[in-house]
Amino acid sequence: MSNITLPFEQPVTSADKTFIALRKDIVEGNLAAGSKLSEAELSTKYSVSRAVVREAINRLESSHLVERKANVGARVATLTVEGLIELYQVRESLEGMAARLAAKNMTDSEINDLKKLLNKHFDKVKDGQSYYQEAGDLDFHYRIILGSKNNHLINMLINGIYHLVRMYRVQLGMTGPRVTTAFDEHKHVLQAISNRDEELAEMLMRRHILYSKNNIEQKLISMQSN
Amino acid sequence: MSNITLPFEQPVTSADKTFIALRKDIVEGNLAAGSKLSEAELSTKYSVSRAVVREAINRLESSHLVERKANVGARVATLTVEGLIELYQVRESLEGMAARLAAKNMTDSEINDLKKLLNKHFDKVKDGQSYYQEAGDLDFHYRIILGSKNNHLINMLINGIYHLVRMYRVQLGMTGPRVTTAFDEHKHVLQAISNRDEELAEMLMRRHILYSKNNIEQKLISMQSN
DNA sequence: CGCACCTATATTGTCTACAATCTGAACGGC
DNA sequence: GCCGTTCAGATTGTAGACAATATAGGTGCG
Repeated sequence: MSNITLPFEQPVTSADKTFIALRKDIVEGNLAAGSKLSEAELSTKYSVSRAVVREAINRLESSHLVERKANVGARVATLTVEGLIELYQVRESLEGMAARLAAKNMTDSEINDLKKLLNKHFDKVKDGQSYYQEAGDLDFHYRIILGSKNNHLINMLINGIYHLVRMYRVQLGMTGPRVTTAFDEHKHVLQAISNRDEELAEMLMRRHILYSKNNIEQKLISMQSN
Repeated sequence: MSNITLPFEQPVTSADKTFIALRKDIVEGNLAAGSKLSEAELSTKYSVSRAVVREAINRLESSHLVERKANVGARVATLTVEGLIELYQVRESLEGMAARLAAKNMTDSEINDLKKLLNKHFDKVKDGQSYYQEAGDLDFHYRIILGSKNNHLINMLINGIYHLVRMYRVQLGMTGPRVTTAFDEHKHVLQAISNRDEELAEMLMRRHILYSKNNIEQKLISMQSN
């Protein structure tokens, strides 16, 4: 799980590999949220020069995974309730648009493939495998994003916030009882896409993400009261 | 005009300054759309080392202003009809959300300031100064984006696509007859925000951007038929 | 005792040199 | 004559040294 190497991103340079390795370590928490990233330290750890590390860190900043201050250094992004809420608001708007465009632009065969994927998910949900919430949910959203056929949108979601979403999910452990209801919501979104109902597809996707946000928010609040 | 140095971005390092200088040259067309960016060439032109130029180019890539291929180099983004449409679809979704959040989060005094700004714009529109469409429109949208108080959203818009929008507008010369109707749309959006009607604010902003997109699209199509 | 200043150290920013890769043109085989 | 190969030039990628800046600790003054 969570070793998603995106289909079309093939590392070619040393900086690419370092970027992906660092990203993985950050998303999975091996590099703790909020901790400082020392260029010298990382360059020995990954056996590359500081120049390469610097380039990798710059890209991580573009992915919103680290924050950088001039002449001071870079820190891994911190995970906060406010940050999560802000992130999901952006998701709601962007992925809502993605669903709208997917309803317009996905081919019939792509839609059919996605239906098959959902059926496979259904089998696993039925068996009570919570695996779904991680890879399955991401996979579903991922396909709709690509289905939008809007390169700007795809780029902003995949390179921009997707991995930060994963970071929150991996480290705050978002699994659990929302699985079956989320599955139903996926089904309805896909139905709207299949009917080429752009407005409904957008609305259902936005609600789906909004519910997800509310669910997470609840969980965090109950955690804080411990 | 179009020399917008954003309020809170103060260049401190040499790479900052080079980034901003390059961005300006790209947005204003001094570096032609689609042209190749030679690191060596730019490093002599701006009197900095290649390392600094490389960092600046990386940031430009994050701003969607240049595209880079490994071991080949970077080119200035090309301006196409499809690209413009995709860009405005993203704008519609993000700025729509910004308007929604602004209706929720802007303070009364911020809203009043914005009303005053619109009145100043009105005076200029009345006098037939097309200046409005450039700086004025950007200023209005800019304030609403900040009014959302959502840092992710602000960052994605300001650092992400704002300058690419400007590039299309500067180089394709988007001024003209839409001025007064656009002004009315601004007024209505602000009214909804003032009424704290989140849903209406989002809807009106989305329509405003959609109209703008349609207007531009028409213009481009009529240009192509020449 | 507290505060400001100064200095030593560590870290980031920048530069230059070197290595790896791509591009294009000349050459030779088919 | 056409296509594949090879080699030279140019460009990008990487490395390591040097410069500039921030941080922390100590010292002296009020």
